[in-house]
Amino acid sequence: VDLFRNLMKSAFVVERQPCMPMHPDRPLVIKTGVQFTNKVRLLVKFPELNYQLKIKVCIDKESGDVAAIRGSRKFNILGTNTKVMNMEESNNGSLSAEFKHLVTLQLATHSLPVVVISNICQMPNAWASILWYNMLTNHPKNVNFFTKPPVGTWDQVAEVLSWQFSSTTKRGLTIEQLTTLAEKLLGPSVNYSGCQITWAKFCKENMAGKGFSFWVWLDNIIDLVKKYILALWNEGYIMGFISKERERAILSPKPPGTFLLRFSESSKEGGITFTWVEKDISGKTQIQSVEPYTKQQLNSMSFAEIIMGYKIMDATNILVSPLVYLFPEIPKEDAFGKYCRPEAQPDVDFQEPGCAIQPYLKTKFICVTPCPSVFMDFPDSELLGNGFPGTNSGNTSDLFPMSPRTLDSLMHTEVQEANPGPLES
Amino acid sequence: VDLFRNLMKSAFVVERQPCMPMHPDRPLVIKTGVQFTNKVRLLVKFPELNYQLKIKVCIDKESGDVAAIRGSRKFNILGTNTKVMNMEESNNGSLSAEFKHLVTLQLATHSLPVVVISNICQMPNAWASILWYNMLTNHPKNVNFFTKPPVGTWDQVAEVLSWQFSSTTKRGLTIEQLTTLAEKLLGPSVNYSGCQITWAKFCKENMAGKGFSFWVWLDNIIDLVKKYILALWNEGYIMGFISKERERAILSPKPPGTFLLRFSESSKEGGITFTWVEKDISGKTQIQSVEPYTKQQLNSMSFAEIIMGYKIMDATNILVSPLVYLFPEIPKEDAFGKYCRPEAQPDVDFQEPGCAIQPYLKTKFICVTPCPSVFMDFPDSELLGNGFPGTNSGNTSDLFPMSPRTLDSLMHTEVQEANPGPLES
DNA sequence: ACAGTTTCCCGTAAATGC
DNA sequence: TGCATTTACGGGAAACTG
Repeated sequence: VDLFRNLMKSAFVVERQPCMPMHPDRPLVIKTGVQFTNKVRLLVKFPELNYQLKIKVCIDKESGDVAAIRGSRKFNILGTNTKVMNMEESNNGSLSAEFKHLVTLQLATHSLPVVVISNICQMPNAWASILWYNMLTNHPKNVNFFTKPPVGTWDQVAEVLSWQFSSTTKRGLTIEQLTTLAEKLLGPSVNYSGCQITWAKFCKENMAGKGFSFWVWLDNIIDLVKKYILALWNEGYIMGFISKERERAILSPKPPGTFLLRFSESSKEGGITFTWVEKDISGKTQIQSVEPYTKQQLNSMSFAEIIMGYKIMDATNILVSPLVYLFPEIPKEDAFGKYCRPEAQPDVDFQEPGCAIQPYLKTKFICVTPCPSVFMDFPDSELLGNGFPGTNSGNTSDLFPMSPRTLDSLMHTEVQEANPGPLES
Repeated sequence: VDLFRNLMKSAFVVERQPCMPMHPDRPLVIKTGVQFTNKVRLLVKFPELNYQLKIKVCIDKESGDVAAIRGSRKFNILGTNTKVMNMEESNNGSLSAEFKHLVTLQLATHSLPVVVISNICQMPNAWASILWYNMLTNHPKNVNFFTKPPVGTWDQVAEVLSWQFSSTTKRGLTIEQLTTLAEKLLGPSVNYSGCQITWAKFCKENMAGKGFSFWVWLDNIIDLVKKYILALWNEGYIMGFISKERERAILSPKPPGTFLLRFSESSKEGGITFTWVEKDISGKTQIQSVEPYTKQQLNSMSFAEIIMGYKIMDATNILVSPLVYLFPEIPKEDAFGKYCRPEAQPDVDFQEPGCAIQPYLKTKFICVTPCPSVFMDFPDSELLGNGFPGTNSGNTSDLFPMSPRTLDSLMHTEVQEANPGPLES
């Protein structure tokens, strides 16, 4: 028996395949009440043992250690916990031996660490744990890792962060984007290589002046990218991580109407905004951003359509678009036009002149800013004549002169797009 | 023992209270996997029996009958199925008797029929069954009711339909609304009283030319009302059920800008639209509706805000609102203004002239129709100069003259609301 | 093939635990 | 008391089933 046991131990190679999980992008995170599959494979084939090897599944086998940790919890696998391994029969006329009661073998294989969550809202933190663990240790089951988690270097963290994008989209993070993230974690510096980042800084502590950690903020942006703006991200249209100072520096020398896309730094839930250059009445260069769009808003309208349709609505209900060129100089139609649904055409068939019943008029939502900054003399939006009551603050005026921009746009009989000032072709 | 049993039977009154369900508006519908409570109450108090009466719960007790029905299913109650009744102790010095082993009593109480569903999407049909059953029988457990469901009269159905609104909102259905619904079920007629409606007509068969039944259509509208436009419904602002012919008849004599709110007849999911009067270039009265708004769209913007902000966008990017008076003659601001969130004011604090960092510009969605019907000569929306590529149909022109309406609205230096033609004060 | 029915499970909200 | 964690369940989608 001992001879046989040794034979088996040296002959078999056990390979545990990564579990086919609930969340394909986030294996190793298991949610209570949700099914997952896991596969154990023998790399050596013994036809004689077909249907003779029984696998028994259990969770937290070594919970003697785990139980010592405060607040640890016992999990159970529902359903049957044993299966017989079935190899494909190979009917070559080999000798066969039948084992009725096979000797129990202790063949072990280890997964990377697994995190159990009870609600999907715990996924960001669970995944952060997986990342930090695998970034800093090869130990297969160091249950005490997070009782005193080691620090990582910026170089390690940067690689992991970029991989979060490159593994689920067609594009990782550029040096510029990573430098912006480094500054968020470590403050201003010229070289972040070798700088140390603690687990607390990465995932536990809230960022200065914010109600959420660095990782929660970033992971919500990853989610935003994957679910709402994947195509634009893959195209490289989203600069995304750029400080407001650098944004100003690169936009200021550009012609008015040049804009870039940037993630919100203040929103926990993941937001995206655009920032553009314009010239105000006095000819001074202004940098403007809109309040970031959230997932909620992007549900009803794609970001490409928002960009294409965004208008500033002046006092006389005239719309002009301040967005012309995606930085550095891509006409916005070239970049975003192909991601906009073509507009529904009016149903001309029914519009017979003599027909009494009109068809439904098609509508669309557009995103507008009622109060352009060039009217800073009149910051009260009630002046805009949008007809909305209830926002009256008392100092309204019924007389409102046309702005230079409005007059300018009225000069265009060629109405492709009413642009502010200097950019008409 | 028999004497005691008889005493008990005559002394106790068992009252089954309606179950406190998963869906408060829809009791008697039970969903698998979801908890519910049910209460059995004794109307006569015997302090001596306190904590002596044991209740045993079961489902489908008489499943001998049920099992005979094709496709019937067995359900189980999870968790404990027995409870001891506890009455509040009354410590008046009464005589007491202790019964160690109480005689089993067959005290029965019946609920109205119960429908079990496995997904909430089955709720509309489940509730329809409850309604039809209770409308037409008092039998507490006629398991075969739906093998040959009896017909109802329009009078019965009308009462039930109105009750669906009055029991969950502050307003039932008017005679006019009910007449519109009768016409959908029974076709045109002058008097629907006494007309017969089959269960199939009510809930099983699709309506003519539609992919859904009468009840599914109506129940989605009830859901729309409750979740999205409850306040407007309670105010009586929603005419809702009105035929397009009658709509035309009542709107035509009204001044341009008069509008009413009507449910979509073509959308399964529940939709609402507005219809208004306007005069076209030739002075002819036109009746216009927008494509109905769905729950999806109302998620991002309330219907009141859509109504207040709705604009027609002409070729020169000028916006005008065709909606002025809610039928018969309520100014729209009076009706809907109070249901619009006040607009966020620009964050003036940060707008110091010397400050380099501008605040975010506030944005809002507005709902527009790019191609007004008065421009029927130019049905191609590409002509609108909205700058959207990709909808080019080949016959575009770069020259587009200003419309009379546009010129008219430009004349208003008093810009409260640019209205079409005859209604400015 | 297909329509009625059930299962699966995310994501919001509420409840519970610590 | 406040935060962390779990439970509850609607609703969209996929899977199942007769």
